[in-house]
Amino acid sequence: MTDVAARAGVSRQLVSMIFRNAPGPSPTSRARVFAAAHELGYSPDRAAQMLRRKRSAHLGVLFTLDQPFDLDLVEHLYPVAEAAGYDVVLSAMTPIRQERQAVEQLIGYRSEALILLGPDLDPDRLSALAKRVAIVEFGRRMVVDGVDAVRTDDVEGVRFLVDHLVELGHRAIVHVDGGDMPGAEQRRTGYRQNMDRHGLQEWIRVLPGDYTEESGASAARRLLSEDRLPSAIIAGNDRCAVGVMEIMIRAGLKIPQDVSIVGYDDSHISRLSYVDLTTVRQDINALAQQVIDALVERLERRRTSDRDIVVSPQLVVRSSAAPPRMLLNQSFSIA
Amino acid sequence: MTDVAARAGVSRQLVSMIFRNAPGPSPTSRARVFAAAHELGYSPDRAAQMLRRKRSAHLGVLFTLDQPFDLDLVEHLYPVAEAAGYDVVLSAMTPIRQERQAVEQLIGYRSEALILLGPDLDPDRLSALAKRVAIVEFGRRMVVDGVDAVRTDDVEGVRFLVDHLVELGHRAIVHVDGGDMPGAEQRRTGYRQNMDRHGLQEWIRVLPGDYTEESGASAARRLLSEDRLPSAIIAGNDRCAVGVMEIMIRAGLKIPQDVSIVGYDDSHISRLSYVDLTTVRQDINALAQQVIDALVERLERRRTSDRDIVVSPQLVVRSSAAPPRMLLNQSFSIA
DNA sequence: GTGAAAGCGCTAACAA
DNA sequence: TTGTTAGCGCTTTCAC
Repeated sequence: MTDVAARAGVSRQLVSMIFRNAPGPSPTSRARVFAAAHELGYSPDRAAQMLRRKRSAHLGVLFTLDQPFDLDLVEHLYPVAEAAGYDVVLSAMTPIRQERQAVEQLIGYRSEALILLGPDLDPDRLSALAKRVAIVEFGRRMVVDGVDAVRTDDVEGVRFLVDHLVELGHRAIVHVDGGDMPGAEQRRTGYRQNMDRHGLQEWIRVLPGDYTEESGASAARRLLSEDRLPSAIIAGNDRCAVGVMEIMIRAGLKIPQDVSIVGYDDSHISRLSYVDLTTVRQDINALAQQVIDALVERLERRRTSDRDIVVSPQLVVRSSAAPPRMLLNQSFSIA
Repeated sequence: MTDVAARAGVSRQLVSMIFRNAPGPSPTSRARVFAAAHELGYSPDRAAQMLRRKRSAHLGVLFTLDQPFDLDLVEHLYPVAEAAGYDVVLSAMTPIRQERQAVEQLIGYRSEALILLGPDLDPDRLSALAKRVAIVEFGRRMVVDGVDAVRTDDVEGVRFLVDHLVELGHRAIVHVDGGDMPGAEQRRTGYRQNMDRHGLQEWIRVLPGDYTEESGASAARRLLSEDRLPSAIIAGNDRCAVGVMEIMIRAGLKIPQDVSIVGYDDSHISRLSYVDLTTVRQDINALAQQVIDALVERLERRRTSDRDIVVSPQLVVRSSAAPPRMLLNQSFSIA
């Protein structure tokens, strides 16, 4: 920095002001300083800045590398965080790199807040952490003091799906759930409540799943092995829906003519031309914004009460659901 | 840190030594210091450490969120980097957050080296960067001074596939390529060379693709619209292979009885029970290790010559390829 | 706009 | 083992 100042023929602190674009410096000096910096390949040392400023302006994001939707959120977090004046630092949880190390890295960088996208944090550690940094859980809510939650209203999302299917004329609608994955409980509730509301309580049936293609495939095989096939299937998420769909297709069924299948997340895979899945889109921009807003409120406006922020999703109608054909008494074999 | 020292009844510098486990401190003091640190929720400030040590021991990883294989590599980079004494810092490139900002973040943290997993860096900027930090390109080689490359021997990988298919009796083998994606050129070369070697030059045919399911789907539709179907298809990667497969299946074909399809990457999707794709596995552990080794050589052993490190892959035989049925004169319509 | 001075939390070198 | 001292690169304050 001293070099840059020398080269630009100005003082060190002017360079400093210019780089964090503080008011004061004239356009002329700015230009000269930037030119000098560029020639010297200089950029401010974040570590030194953090140290001196006594704050990092860092938001730590803890995520896993296997949930596409989480990755999408990460993507959307960047611009929103930047607009609020924060830097996003990523730390991945992997099978061999557990939450503990990932959190330590984030804390070591003095992140002012943690955004947790992964599912597994035990409540005790979570509440201990919450004493040191602001925390937002994304996608689920564990009700721990000092922790906010931002998530989609999955009950509503599934209501859209149930309503849509019922309007198309379906009654035998089963749900392949997501076990204890984030949001899965809400989605189950949404399914049960709304089947109920439509007077379809007798048709309620939940098959176990876990948000993977393979779990969808298993559920589909099981359904195919039975005498009667439901006319519609609500999968816990898109990946699961694709698993269901592929097994059905390989069994010679046509989607949606023979069975309607709907998913959840509006992920990249649901948009593929040959999948074209009716699904529910989470409002990812709103979610990202809410995450950052919640954090800013805590950090800058000293909010201490906990918030549980729920964002409405939206039904995305594609071609994987249609009025049912009456094939409840037929049976099929697996390809 | 002063607080911890006070609480443990030792000196500040003892605490410092203990935290970076330098030799000297007795087990007793270690225990006391760690206990005190735990009670106070203390962990060393990385920024201050970096500042004082005059090195970050950081490896910056530039990656995109949409290539599953890159994400796998990230996962494997963590333990290897840690073993070598480095911390991994992640910076994602997204459609709205270009290479420039991502690189700036990494440089701002004083990363000693950059690991580039994404495809798009222009050579000029790359060579400018290479003057400031060590760089490893992963998955492709752009031949820029001061930049190492670590990648799979894709020519060999495709050779395995061609050999496998030829052994099964295939001759009409087409390739859906990856355009200008990383490794795509090598894979094309491997296809051409080895078709040649088997005397199958007349059967050589490359369809354009880009490593996405949709590009596989397009290629498959095109093939189905023609009079003759090839007996085997080598897709540029697994995603592409799945796109091809799904369209074929929807057209009423059986895999592998009617067409053999093979992929590349051995990604999660290729292992799904209903996909079960014959593919090529990149040796991800070896790749991660080579990336770190290359960097360590440059950083600690002052190597200045450039290295292009090529790792052998491995054929993974599953059930999507089988001996051909003679259906070259039939035609099919798309479902 | 400049210059001087202090200090963020830590590490390193040295002497005790 | 401990205390002392110095300083990493930056920001901040204050007087000019």
